[in-house]
Amino acid sequence: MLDMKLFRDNSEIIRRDHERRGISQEPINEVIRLDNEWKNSLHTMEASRRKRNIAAKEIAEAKKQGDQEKVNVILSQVKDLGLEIEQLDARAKELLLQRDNLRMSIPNILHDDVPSGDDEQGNTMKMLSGEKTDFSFLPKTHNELIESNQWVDLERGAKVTGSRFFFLKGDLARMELALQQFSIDHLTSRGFTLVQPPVMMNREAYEGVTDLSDFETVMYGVEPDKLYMIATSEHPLTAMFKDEVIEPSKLPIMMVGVSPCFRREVGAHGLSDRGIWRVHQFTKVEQIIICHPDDSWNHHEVLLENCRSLWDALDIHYQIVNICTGDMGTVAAKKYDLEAWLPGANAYKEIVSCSNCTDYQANRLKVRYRTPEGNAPVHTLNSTAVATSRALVAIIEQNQLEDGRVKIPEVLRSYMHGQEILEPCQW
RNA sequence: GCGGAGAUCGCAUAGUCUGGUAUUGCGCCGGCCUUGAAAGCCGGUGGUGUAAGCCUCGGGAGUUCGAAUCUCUCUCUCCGCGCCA
Repeated sequence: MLDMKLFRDNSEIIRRDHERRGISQEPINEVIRLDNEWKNSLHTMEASRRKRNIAAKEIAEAKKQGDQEKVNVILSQVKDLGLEIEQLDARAKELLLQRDNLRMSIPNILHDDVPSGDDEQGNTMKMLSGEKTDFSFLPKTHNELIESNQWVDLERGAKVTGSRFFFLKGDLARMELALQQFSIDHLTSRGFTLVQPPVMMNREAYEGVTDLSDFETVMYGVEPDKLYMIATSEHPLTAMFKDEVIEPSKLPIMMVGVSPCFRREVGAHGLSDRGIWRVHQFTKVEQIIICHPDDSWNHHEVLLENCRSLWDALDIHYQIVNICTGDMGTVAAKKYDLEAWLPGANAYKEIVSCSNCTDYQANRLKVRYRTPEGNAPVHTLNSTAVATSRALVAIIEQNQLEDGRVKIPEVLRSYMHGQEILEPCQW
């Protein structure tokens, strides 16, 4: 959510941003209109409250002096004031609610470096790392590999839970844990603190970190407790500091979160989503930084560098893309994706997303830091380190052998007792 | 799940019985003093608003001219009991 001051004093900044995104400016006008109306109605109400406060003081004074007659006179004057305030207050609250519901739908201000474009076609390539493996055979897709090795059981997942849920088995399940452990070690050695968050959140905290429409399309709800399964550990780890004022000396807060992630994936279908590329539950190791606004663009590059070194260590060929205006969501001001080369699919596909959300989440959550001039919102950043299901896809496609088995990346071998090859599961 | 005690400004604390508009300490900021720092002393230090003002004692509702204070309700924390990986 954008700061209301931006609408009042510098609305041209928001307008210019909407122009770049190619979206209607009408909601901006409406927010400003509702704000003015709210301020007016607030003033009227405050005037009435002031009357009441003055009367209350006069009554207290008169009682102290034992002047019961004066008390009665004042009482008769303010008889209807209570009802009046109540009505004015209700009106003001309604206007404020309308204003902020609309304000929440207005996206963050994009960074100047964000390229223009209508959709993912407009994303620009920032860098390339590694090379495509030169296979002496026709590389298989990941779903062929997980099936022939019996590493993933989607059918029984569907039986027990539903489609796109799965059992992960044998050596691939062991490598999944190795991947988690390796990426956590990689980040804790760079100053990040490991945090395991709750995997369910209440509605109020969740509204602080996500787009409202996500409640319909992304998150699972848990009835009757009115909780939501987290779609990523970014959500609890950012909401963790809701309503808090953080001492500047405590910044930056750098966390590596690990948790299962749950996504409804409403509307996602198609051949390219077969296998475990797009599933309802996966584990993710995530980087989170909460920092001073002056530092966030540096930290954004640090997050990307951490991903690059991690995926370089795994010896995966990938490209980094700078996400364009049309492909950007509501909360990020700038976003990089890391796309791994999938030889089976013959395409680069997203395995990491690295965003600077600037003060957009902090405003809604009221996460601030102390300054001599008052409290100001912090900046929040997040980046995938490893989303295990997609990481497994990239690794097994790039490291597959002609016999269908898979070479284990060297950095993971020490986490698997020196094992070098993923063997098929026997059932 | 049952019983009891609690939640007050960044932190800690007084006020709650008996309704009259939030106390004090720490931390932080500024000033004095100092070669500099510390200590000491003085002032400031919740939100919003240009301001007057309005709001703020876990959330919501109620009683009242007026609620941190009384009533109801919800949430959370602590203690004891029960159950339990």
